[in-house]
Amino acid sequence: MQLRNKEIFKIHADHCRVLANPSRLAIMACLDVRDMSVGEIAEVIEISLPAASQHLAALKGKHLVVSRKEGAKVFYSIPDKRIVEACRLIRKVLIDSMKQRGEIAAELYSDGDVIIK
Amino acid sequence: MQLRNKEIFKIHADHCRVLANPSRLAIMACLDVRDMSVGEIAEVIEISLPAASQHLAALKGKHLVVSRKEGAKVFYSIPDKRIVEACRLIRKVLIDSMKQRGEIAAELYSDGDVIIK
DNA sequence: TTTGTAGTTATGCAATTGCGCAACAAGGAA
DNA sequence: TTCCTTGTTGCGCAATTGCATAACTACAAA
Repeated sequence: MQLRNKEIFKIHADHCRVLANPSRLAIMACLDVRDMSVGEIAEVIEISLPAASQHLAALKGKHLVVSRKEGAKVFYSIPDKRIVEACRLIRKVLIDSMKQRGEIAAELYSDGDVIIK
Repeated sequence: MQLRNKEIFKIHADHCRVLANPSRLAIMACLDVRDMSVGEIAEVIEISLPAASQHLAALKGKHLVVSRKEGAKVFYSIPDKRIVEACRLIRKVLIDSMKQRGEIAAELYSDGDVIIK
């Protein structure tokens, strides 16, 4: 047996690594709800403005988010929300798995969705 | 606006980080086809045996794979294949995105699937 | 113009990661 | 028992990451 298109795993891993950060996952969950400016994101997920800017730059570098200027503010949005679906599916799987092992209360996080209020 | 269940992003990122590696993504693609021993995996994706063992241990640590002994060999398998679906979806999205920007030939990788022969 | 708001970029540092290599462990065969 | 196959674990090192601080840019308001 031989494995082909090895290069795709490299590219895939690069994208995955960008997603493999709590702040950046939180940013994706926020932008799934609605477009936001950098300052707004920094405030909601409670990180510094430079940190938010850097995380957004990383996501933008992989085209997972896009930006537009509106006056003095820069708004970010998610061009292909299927990526959020994929994230939600992963959360769903890991939550199910944790439930099975009793590492998490069964009534919590029933569908892998994130609560933003 | 306030972001709740922050802890879930930490856990999610931990899982994502394990997946954010070309060899480990290749391993998941292999195990999606059929269960394999450590040596077999090392051969197919062309990494050293210790490397394969270490990658599998990382995946096992997050319960993304499970192992069973059969004689002298250790076989690994994927308990919840929805994680492979999520990986495939991410590949699909990033391939579409690369196509749109002309960074990849349109006729290639049309569905995000991986070719193992 | 000056001042303030919104974001980006540069620099440095502690912590983590991905191997390669060598040593070690567990079974099975002879 | 000894030998061989199959995996795992420990160690060391180069490379990467995340973040804080500070400096810089862009634009709007006054």
